[in-house]
Amino acid sequence: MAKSKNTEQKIFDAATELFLEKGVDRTSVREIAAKAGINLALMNYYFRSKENLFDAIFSMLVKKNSEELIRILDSDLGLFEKIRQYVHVYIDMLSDNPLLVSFVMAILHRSRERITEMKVISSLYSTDQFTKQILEEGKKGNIRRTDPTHFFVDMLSLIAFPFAIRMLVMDKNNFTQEEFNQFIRERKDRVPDILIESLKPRS
Amino acid sequence: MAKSKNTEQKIFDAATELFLEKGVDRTSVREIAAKAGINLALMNYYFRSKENLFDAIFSMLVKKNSEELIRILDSDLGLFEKIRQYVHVYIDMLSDNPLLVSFVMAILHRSRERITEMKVISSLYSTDQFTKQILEEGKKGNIRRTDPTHFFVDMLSLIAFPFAIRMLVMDKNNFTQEEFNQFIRERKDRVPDILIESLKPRS
DNA sequence: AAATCGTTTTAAACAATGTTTAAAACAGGG
DNA sequence: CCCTGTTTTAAACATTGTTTAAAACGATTT
Repeated sequence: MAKSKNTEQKIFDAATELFLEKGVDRTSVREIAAKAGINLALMNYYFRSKENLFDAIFSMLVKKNSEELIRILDSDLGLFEKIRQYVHVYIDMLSDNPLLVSFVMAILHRSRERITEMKVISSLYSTDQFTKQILEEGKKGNIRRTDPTHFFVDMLSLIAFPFAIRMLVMDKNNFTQEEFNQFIRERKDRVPDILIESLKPRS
Repeated sequence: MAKSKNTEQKIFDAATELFLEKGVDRTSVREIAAKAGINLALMNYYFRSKENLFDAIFSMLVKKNSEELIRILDSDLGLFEKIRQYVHVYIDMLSDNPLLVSFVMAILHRSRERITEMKVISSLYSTDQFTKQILEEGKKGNIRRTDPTHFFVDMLSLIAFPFAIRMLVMDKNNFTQEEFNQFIRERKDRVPDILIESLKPRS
């Protein structure tokens, strides 16, 4: 067990860098091996497959980023403030990690096959506390009675989809990268406003 | 030029069927050739590459489906009614063509490379008339003053993203396929409600 | 110190992919 | 009937992820 941890780490690091830089599909295992300075077969020796290697890296990335989101959902903040914070932090997170967006896209793209990774993403959304909160506030009449699943899907959609169609938005509006960033920043207030408005009791 | 149109069509049809059935990435050109009953090289003779073949098929599919959407956006319906119809038709379209969803996912996934297909999608959104309408209604005070780009992105997000995360939603809520379909159906009224609510002047 | 045993590394090959080549088959017009 | 351009074919190519079987290594036992 001399250099074992060492090589495994070298593969992991090289792959992470390349995956993030060029995307999973456009990175070959030979490239990874070259960058890590190791033999090709070692990749399959330590990780059973490229897919497996991706899983490991992805899990690591998600875990690193998801803690704060989960903490917010489980906190005892008021519903509206919770929504504001969640959206804010989530959009910041996706802004800071473009790679994360493209990873998730890759997974969603083949969602039927990528069940393992799907579970990892799924673990990001422990919505029990949040669900309860929505139901209770609805019962109390503080907000409109709302299906928590629908609401959560609405929230995720408004947060994440704009990143997925970034190229489309930029092309359509002749945005520079910086203008797109600004566009996204504006959504940090806009999205919570829409969501909260949809919860307010009818006038 | 004897059987030329014939073979080209045979390739096109076989590929369409396979792409829709198993997805683009999981369909090999040899499979297409076999199904079409033609020689492997003919695929590259008529279409320059697999990518190109995909483009041709995708453009065809989009054109077939997008007419109605464009017609609605350009119509002189009232804003709220226009939103309702657009969302309704769009969600129906995505429900009826799961393949279309997975195609778009594939394209968005590699949006940096797939510029051709991006343009095809982009052509789907001739929002000039719709943009003008939002600005005018805002000026008149009938609705809140709203950035049309943001609003259109909101609308697309709420319509399309749930399809992208279908597996996640099903897994999280233990939905059957039919229950998911029902969930989507519910959104045909829900999504316009949210959007319209977000436009209504503050109370 | 030498031998043994499990772990790590290596070079080579494998099967499957998309793509290209160079020649053959074909069709129609001079 | 031959010539010319189009269509088709079989074979090969380069690149992918993965596997194999042997070599190198390291520590433990004899």
